[in-house]
Amino acid sequence: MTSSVRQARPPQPTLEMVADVAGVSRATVSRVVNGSTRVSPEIVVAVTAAIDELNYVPNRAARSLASRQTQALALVVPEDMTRFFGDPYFAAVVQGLTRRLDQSDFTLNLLVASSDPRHKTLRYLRSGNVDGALIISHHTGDDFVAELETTMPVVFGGRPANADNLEAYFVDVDNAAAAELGTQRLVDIGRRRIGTVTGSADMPAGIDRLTGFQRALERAGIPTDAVEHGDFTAQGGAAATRRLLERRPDLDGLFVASDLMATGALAVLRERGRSVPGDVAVVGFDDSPAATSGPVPLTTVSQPSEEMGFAMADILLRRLSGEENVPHRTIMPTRLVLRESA
Amino acid sequence: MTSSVRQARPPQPTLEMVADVAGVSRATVSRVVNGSTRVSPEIVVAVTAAIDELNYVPNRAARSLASRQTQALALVVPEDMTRFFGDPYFAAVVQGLTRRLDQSDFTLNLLVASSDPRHKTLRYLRSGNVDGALIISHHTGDDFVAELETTMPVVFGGRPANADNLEAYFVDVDNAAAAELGTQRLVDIGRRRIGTVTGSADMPAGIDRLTGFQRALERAGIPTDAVEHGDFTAQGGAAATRRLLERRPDLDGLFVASDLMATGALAVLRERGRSVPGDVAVVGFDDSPAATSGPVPLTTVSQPSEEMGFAMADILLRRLSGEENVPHRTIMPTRLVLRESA
DNA sequence: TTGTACGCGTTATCAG
DNA sequence: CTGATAACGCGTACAA
Repeated sequence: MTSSVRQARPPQPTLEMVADVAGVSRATVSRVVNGSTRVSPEIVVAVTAAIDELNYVPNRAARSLASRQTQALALVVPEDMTRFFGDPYFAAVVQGLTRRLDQSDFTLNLLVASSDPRHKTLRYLRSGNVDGALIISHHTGDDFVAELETTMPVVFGGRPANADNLEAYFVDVDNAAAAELGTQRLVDIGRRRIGTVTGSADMPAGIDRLTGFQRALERAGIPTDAVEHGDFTAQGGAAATRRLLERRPDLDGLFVASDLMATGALAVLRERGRSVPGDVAVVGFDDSPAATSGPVPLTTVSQPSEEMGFAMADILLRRLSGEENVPHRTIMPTRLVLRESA
Repeated sequence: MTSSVRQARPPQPTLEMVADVAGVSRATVSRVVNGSTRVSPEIVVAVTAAIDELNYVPNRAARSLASRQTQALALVVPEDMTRFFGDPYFAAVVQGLTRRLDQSDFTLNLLVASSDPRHKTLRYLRSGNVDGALIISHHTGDDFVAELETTMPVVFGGRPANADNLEAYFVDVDNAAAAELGTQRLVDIGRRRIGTVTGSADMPAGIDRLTGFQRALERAGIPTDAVEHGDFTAQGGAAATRRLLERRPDLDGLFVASDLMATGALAVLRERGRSVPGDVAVVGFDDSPAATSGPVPLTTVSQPSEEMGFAMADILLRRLSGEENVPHRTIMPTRLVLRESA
């Protein structure tokens, strides 16, 4: 007889088994499990004892099927694994998410979308695995989210890329204003040949930070053409910085749209023999651990990434609980953190 | 009337609806959905058309309830978020896992255990959410996994900490031999005042690598007392290196039990004005991106982290499919990668 | 307050 | 090859 691995395992106790042990009906056990007040104290005690004795844990599939809820959320990241793990920004957001979720009964399912093909992700989400979705790092091309929104409540981290999406819920900072603030610092300390390494051109955060950069320079009457595109990775930041130095050997100020990219920029400046901030002053963005991990602590525009994660989860949970008037857009404050690079 | 958010959404199509449209029974639709061969071609076509028309996706909860399988695995990481995201080693393992899982219908649920209290994790696991679990970064104190193993198939990344656990399935390298190899390099290039920054003392990987270090030095007749404990973080590596330099100002060789810790060590050596490899030769462990991200490329003991993730998933999947004779221990090869630091 | 009974969407076992 | 029909474990009106 070839007994399968599965069959060899002891069966999990069920509601019914608990009911038998406690000498009540399934319905009553269900009530105490779900904390209904309408049950007599003695019975609560008896049932609780039975639950402990059998080491009972409710079966999620059954509960989900009956209640039409899963008590689970998905975090969708349309990036490859490497970028997700490589940028401390994501770590902070996830930390915030879990901090909020830990106060609830919800669990988090991580879907790094490029690892499984898009449609597999979508399939998973549409199979009723989760009650709602959190989406971060949204690119212009990621229109699969549009379909998602018709299926379940969604909250974005960062304004979604679809311009027409007025109904969307999202948590963000004013990226343009924040970038303007960071760039202004370079102007304020007397730099006049200022360039920027942008974020991804297909992401609102990348686009808006460039806009802010331009606004600051225009106001100061400085040319805004020293622009090279990065992709929010350290390598991308390094490559963009090289191109920039090629075109503008006299660069004396640099605004980089993320701290991670700034670490790449710093490495290139060092290898080219430019001192920071002596020859080139550098301002980053995020205030992530990457800002202080390198040889020269980064002056940077701080955004509350961890709080933003918390807020995202909070908003989704509130929508799920049926709360009305949940705000569509939540804009968090930013500030300039002065360290040594500018 | 206060209609809840949920009710406002269009209901997902069900097997039954598909059956109606296709003019067949639920059972038949179920068969084509699950790829049964015992269905006539015409009917397959009709049903497939109906599925597309309704945009049908099977409900996981129902399927799981009926089949007693979830098609989902859990990756349990008994660490805090920061360490998980901070070490490229984990990224590589996850990458390997997902690469294997993408070939299957299984999905991955990430559980970073310290974010939700242990028992919440265990509850989740025991609620029948997953068919099996993958556990990495297992510490001596994490005995909750013992209970897990009685509930479902488990595969460890790295030999589990419980010495008595002979039944366990795991994927690992020969950490002692690998560390010996790395330390031997320092001996081979003529270093004689060699120290080490160890990994966590409550993890087999940390302990075994220290053993290997000691073996190499004993064979060479070199004292083995220049040992400081790290915790597999960059900060921990830096702190341990400081303590080591304090005690052994004449240090000329350093074996660090992970590349991430080595980046911390390198930073301290630089700040202390010691050149690498001139004054102090350094050998790391992992061959993760951290090895090449710093100013001086690290000579390191390479372990196939990504392949190990792949193997973990593969073994678990094979056990789940009922395959007999799946090997309990899978030991992957390591090799020394020579770069500039030693 | 407690129990009965039905339904949730699928799979799987039988007949036919 | 196809179709009833009984589970799967739980929530919840409804009745008692």
